[in-house]
Order: sequence, then structure tokens, then C-alpha cells
Amino acid sequence: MEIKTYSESKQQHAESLKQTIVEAAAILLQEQGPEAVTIRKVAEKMECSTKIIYNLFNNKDGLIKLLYVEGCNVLATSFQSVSKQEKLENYLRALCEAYWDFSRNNTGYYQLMFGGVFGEFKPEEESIHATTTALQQFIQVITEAIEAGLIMEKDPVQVVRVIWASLHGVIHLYLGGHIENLETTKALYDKSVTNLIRTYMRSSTC
Amino acid sequence: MEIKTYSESKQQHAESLKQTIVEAAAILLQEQGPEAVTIRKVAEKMECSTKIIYNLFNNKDGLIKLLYVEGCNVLATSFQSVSKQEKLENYLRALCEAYWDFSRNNTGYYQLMFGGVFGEFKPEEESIHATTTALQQFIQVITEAIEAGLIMEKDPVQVVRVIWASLHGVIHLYLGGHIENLETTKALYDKSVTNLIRTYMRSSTC
DNA sequence: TTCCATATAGAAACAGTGTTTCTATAACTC
DNA sequence: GAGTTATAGAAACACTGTTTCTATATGGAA
Repeated sequence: MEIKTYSESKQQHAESLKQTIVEAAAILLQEQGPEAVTIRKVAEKMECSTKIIYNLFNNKDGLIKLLYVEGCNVLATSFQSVSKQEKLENYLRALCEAYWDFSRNNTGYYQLMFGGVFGEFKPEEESIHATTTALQQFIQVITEAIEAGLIMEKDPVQVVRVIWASLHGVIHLYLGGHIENLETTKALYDKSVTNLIRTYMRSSTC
Repeated sequence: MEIKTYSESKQQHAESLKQTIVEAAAILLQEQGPEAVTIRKVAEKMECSTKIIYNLFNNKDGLIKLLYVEGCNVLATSFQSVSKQEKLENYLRALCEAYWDFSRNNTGYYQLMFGGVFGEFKPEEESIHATTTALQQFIQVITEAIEAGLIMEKDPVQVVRVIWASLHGVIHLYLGGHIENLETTKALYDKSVTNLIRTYMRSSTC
């Protein structure tokens, strides 16, 4: 089984080529922002015709989709490097901090994934799944909080979505220019995190 | 002072023409979404050359900016039609509901103002001011809550921003395709509202 | 009024986008 | 080696925002 057929070899080469193109696009994305991710610019960077990108990805959304999943991987890695704390409260706070850091250190990915800059692009099943996977630590900590009786809500995913929305809301208002500066934004973000922890990490028997 | 100079008359005519063009663009926005708001499409609807739009608005951002302010007026009107409740808690809840309704009934405006669909466009001072004015009821209810000693935070604007971010986060995740359906989204939205009220409308002496 | 200067609008063009078509060449099959 | 098929390259198409060019109309002064 070590010998690959030509067809397999060709397909494998296509996959590796796709990955190279995605990486080139990712560099464009991170260095020059989402609007620099253009078929022609990617083709120029790869020193190839635009046609081969269309042959491999079908259309631009096909490329964006892979960038989206790539961004999910980066986010997942960020979360994985957060050391698990004893107290759930501290762990949740650290995860929120990691999410903030991701939006700061990978603004290109953040805008592509969650910023709505590609009005046309909507994540489909696979991208949604990658997102959920990236948020796994959040889901885990909320699941534990539910099991510990801290949260009445049964579905951890719904709780995570409420938390996610709060954090994303602050970041996105800033990216959209609705909050004047970064310091103010971070203060609002921290306030949101504190509110969320008060809401979800305190015993509700009070 | 009733007689206008020609210069004034001309300028007035220009202002009225600008308003007509903004209204045409607004119809395009609401009927076909943000990506349909195109200089050429607006010019076609107005049956005029694209040049006169550039003469009046300088560039596309000039037109978008007026649409933004127009959207702020629509939002402000929505809030004004919310009858003030005795209990601050109920009033805040009603305002949150009005914000949700605005996003549903004026999705085009919402995306233009807060959706980040025009990657380039960022609101400047005047637009920011119009936004703050639109959110005046929110600021008022929070100010009263601070005066009543329900909230420790001193700056009502910052509190409103945290609330706004939570609500916007849910709506924007839905518009971006990260929440599958509208019913789920509304449930998350209501959960966020409940959390916010528990956080800001209950005496913190507990 | 007549003449000139200026302002303005219309059409076309430019530079950029996503995407498709056409064609020549390369690759694979027999 | 011949013939079919796949593929890549260049060019073209249909859009976008924006600018330029030119003819016209409009303004003010003699």
C-alpha cells in the first residue's frame, strides 16, 4: 500500500498545493487584512494563474472557508495553551483573556471568521463544527459548572453562546469603530467578563 | 430674510437632492441589502449620472455616512415609541426588545451600521454622536439606576456599552451565520437580557 | 444682448474585483 | 505514436469605486 497510484499522487499533490495556497492567503490576511485576500493577489504571491485557484477551490468562498477553519485551529491552539485552573471561575476568566488575546494577535483571522467583512460568506456545517471544536474548553468549563450545580441551564452550548456573544459584542463594536480606543474597550471587556462570572460562576442560592 | 440668494437657493436645492438620493439608497438598502447599495444602482434609480452623486457626497463613504445617521434616526424613533415603565427593570427589558425588533425590521440598516459589511467604513464623530443620541433612553434608564444606587459604576455610558455589546453580540453572531436559526437566537437574546437585568437592576447587597 | 469664465453633468475610461471562456499545450490512454 | 482528455494561461466579461475628458449650460461683466 506504500505505492500510490498516479491519481492518488496527483490528488495528494493537489491537496498539498491547496495547503500552500491557503498559507499564502493566510499571510496576506494577517499582514494586510481581509480586503487584501484577493484571488489575484494570492495568485500573484503564488506566481501562478488565477485559474488554478479556481480549479482547486471552485470559488473564493472555497478559499475563505479553509482560512476560516485555519483560524479555528489557531483559536483552538490559543485555548489549549491556557493552563487549567483549580477554580472554574479562574479558568473561565483565563479563557476569556485568551479569546481577547486571539482577537488582538490575529485580528485578520478574527475579522474573517466573526467580523462579517465578507458579507456574502456564511459558515456551513464544517466551519460551524470547527468553531464548536475551537470553543471546546469553554463548553467543558460550563459543563462542569452545570454538573456542580452552579448553573441551572441544562445545555452548556447555549450558555457558551451567551458568553461568546458578550465577548464578541465588545470586540466587534471596537473593530467597527464604535468604541474610541483600545483601553476603553479592554475595560468594557473585563467588565463583561466579571458580569459573566458573577452570573454563571456563583451559587444562585442567594 | 424670506428672499434667498441664488447661492442659498442652489445650496438648498442641493440639500434636498441629497436627501432624495439618500432615500433612494435607503430603499435599495432595505429591499436588497447592503451589497446592493452601489453608486451605479443608486444613480440608475435616480435616473442620473454617477457624477452628480460624487459631486454631492464626495465619495461612497459620504453616502454611507448619511445612511448611517438615517439608521440612527430610525433606531431612535423605535426607542421613543417604547412607553416608559414604572419599574426600571421593565423599561430596560422593553428597550432591549425594541433593539431586537429594530434588528429584525431594519436588518439592512443594522448591517450597515453595526454589521461591519463595509469593511472600509468607520463612523466618525458625527455618526458616533448620532449613535449615542439613538441610545439615549438606554443611557437614561442606567443613569436613573445609578442614582437609585442599583449600580456602582459611575459612568452610565460605559454600562450602556456593556449592555449594548451583549445584545449586539447575539444579533451579530446570528447575522454572521454562527447561530442556526432565529428561534434559538431569540432565546439566547432573552437569556442575555435576563442576565443583564439580574446584573444591573438588582440591589447588589446580596 | 454679447461675450467670456466658470461650473456642472454625461459618457467614457481606469483600476480593481470575482468569474468564465477560449485556446494552446501538456498529459494520459490506447 | 496517435488521439483523447485534462489543465493552465491569457484574455474577456460583468461588476465595483473613482477619475478624466469634453460638451453644454450657466454665471457674471461689458
